[in-house]
Amino acid sequence: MTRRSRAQQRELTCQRILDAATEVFAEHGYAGASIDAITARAGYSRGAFYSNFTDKTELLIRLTQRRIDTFAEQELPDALSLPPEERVQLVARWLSAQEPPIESLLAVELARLRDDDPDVAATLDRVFEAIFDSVDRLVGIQGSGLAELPRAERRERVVAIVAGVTGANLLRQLGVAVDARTLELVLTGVLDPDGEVVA
Amino acid sequence: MTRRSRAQQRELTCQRILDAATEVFAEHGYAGASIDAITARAGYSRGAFYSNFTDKTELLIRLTQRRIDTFAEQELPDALSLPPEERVQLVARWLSAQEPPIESLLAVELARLRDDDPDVAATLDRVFEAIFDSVDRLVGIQGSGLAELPRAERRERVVAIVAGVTGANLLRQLGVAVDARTLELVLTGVLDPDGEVVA
Amino acid sequence: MTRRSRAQQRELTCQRILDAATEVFAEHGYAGASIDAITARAGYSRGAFYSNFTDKTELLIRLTQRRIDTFAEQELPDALSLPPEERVQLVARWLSAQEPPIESLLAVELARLRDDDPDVAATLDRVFEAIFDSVDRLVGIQGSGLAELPRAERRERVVAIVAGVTGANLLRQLGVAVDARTLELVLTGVLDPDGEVVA
Amino acid sequence: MTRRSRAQQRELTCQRILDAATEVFAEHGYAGASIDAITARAGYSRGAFYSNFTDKTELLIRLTQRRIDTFAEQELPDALSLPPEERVQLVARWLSAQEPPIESLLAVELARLRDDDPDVAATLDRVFEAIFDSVDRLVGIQGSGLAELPRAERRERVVAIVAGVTGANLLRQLGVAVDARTLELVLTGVLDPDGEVVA
DNA sequence: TATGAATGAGAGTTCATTCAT
DNA sequence: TATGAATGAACTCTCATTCAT
Repeated sequence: MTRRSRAQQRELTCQRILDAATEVFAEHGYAGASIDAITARAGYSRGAFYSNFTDKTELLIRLTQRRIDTFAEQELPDALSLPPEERVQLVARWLSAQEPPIESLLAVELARLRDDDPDVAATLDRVFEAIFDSVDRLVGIQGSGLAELPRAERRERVVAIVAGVTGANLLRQLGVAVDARTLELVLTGVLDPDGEVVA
Repeated sequence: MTRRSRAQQRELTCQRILDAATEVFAEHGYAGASIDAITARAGYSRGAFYSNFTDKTELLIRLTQRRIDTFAEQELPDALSLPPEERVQLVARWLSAQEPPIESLLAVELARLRDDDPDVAATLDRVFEAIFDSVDRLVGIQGSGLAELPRAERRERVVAIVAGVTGANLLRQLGVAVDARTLELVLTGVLDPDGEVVA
Repeated sequence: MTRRSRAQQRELTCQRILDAATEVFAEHGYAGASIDAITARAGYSRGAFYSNFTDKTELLIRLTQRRIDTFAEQELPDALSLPPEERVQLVARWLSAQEPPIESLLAVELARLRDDDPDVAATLDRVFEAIFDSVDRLVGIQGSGLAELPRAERRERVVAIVAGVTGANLLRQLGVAVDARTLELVLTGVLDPDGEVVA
Repeated sequence: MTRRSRAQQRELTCQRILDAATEVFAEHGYAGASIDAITARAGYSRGAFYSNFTDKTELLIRLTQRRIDTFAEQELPDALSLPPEERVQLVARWLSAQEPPIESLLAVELARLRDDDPDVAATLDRVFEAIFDSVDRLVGIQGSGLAELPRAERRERVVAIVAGVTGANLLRQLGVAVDARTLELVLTGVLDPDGEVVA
């Protein structure tokens, strides 16, 4: 009845739809997830969706933003407060605990929509910026030998880390068992400042 | 009378459609790739597709099989004939040269169709079996310290490698520059037998 | 606010689509009647059909049920309230007044779909049960000499009547002039309890 | 190799295709019977069809003509040579022995195509002419009281008979057991010259 | 805000037909 | 004559979206 409860109600509806969308995207992909399937799982009719989102693209954008924000606001500060040698563990553990692991999926779909939608382009840029920046901060602060590497080489390591995490994420989505230890193996290998690339 | 026999003609049509499908899948994904768009790019009408494939699922299966076979028949033998320390480079170079990098994409789509189609399940099993087996052979032969690792740990390394490669593949699809050197960085780190996992 | 409630509106749409389907089926048959042609004739778009029916098969089922119900609820009670000697006239007149005469057609199509669809099988059973039962009641009540015939023979007469009516129906559909009098001729001949079959 | 064997070969192919078409039409209807299904059942590829028929419509026409001719050439002469009181039995027995009973079906399909195709119109006219004429001859020759009836009334009886036979045919196609005796019951009733129509 | 009937573009698929072999 | 690859129109059905309620 109050103005506040209205806003809260709206927020609740949005969150439920985003939660449902997360599941349905994981199961059927973005294209295969119908608005009906999503709202039905959230316990609403399709009209509720269009009262809260302009279209399906916006759903993808807001879902992606929510996932980035969760990491940036909840995990990153914790990790940065730890000594460098413990950060990798914390992050690896958090990454391997995310269910369902749809980050890669969302990124692929955003990439496809990029050219048609400026909002998508902005979100996608923000996603990558946030990811590479986070990794760089996790990795590059004093204490780690990597901080002294030339910028280009350090960037190379960051990309390698993101590749490893992204791939692990995807493998998990495909049903391959990837636990935190395996993720650490990827990260640790890349993070070894003395690691000599064969070539 | 004809330059090409009927069987050859048929084979040519199939290959052209598979080539076109590779491109259109990379651009729009499996669900977003219409049969029309694929056959038009291949220079045929819609019906040509149904003369050569039973349905869209079969297209996905055959495309995936072709990509696995290409690696198994063309690259793997070459790599195995090299000394261990050069194999990683060869494979990394080959992987980063594949255009478009749709392996991850295909795997995700196959995984979605798995439950509905026994052929898909078989193909998917074959994909993973081939990949993990190839990596294990590339990595495990004598000369590399990894050959002496316990089976479970070696498996962990293999998964980590596949994760790295898969992720790099996906990043490339997303427009991130990932060259052979970055890939080697991922692989080399994981392959270091003395690499100590932090945890 | 509205003149009609939602449920009423929905019912109206269904009835209009069923009416249109009746006509288009009569003209082009079940297979030849496209959803587009039906909904266009009803004054709706294609999608309206799928808001109200799950698929084309359901349309056939519901149309058939409507025609049976119309007879069972409107004509049969009237006929049974008449003395036996007037029933045949009433029924014959009603049968020859039905436009378009698609009962036979619907039955043939249902028979084709029977094996693939349990709903169809149930409807078809219900159709025949209703028809043979109605005819038996029309014919068999006291006053008619047929009531005393052995069960098997009476069944034979019922089948013969249905055959005559069905055939007349079909001939009308084919453009042959079949009026109520001709129908009565078929029925009366079969209904003569003293009629001796030649063999 | 000889000219004669060629013609014979062609004839054989046609007959086999017509036989196969009879079965497939009975199972799936005209629209539901694909050229592929028909030629496959006949043991040919679809090309054989187009070497012997101009299109699907011609198949329907020729099939119908074959069935009429079979009756006119094989059964009618036999029946006419019998005394009137035995003719009904012979015809009823022959009618109830035809498998599959698709005459009604063919007539319905021809009627649908009538407006678009002069050949179809001619065939359909010929079908009805042949049927009504045959029945009239079977029934009307001296000895039967019907011969003396006014022309209009006699025509009415003929239509009633055809309706009965057509309906019986259709019921058989729908799986209802209709034997020769039931058919005779229909025919005999209508043929009773003293039968008084109720109205 | 939420509902759900209706819209209509677009998808996968079938199939009569053509034509080079 | 018979084959079968290829064509393309037409069909059933899905689904993002609109809008009156």
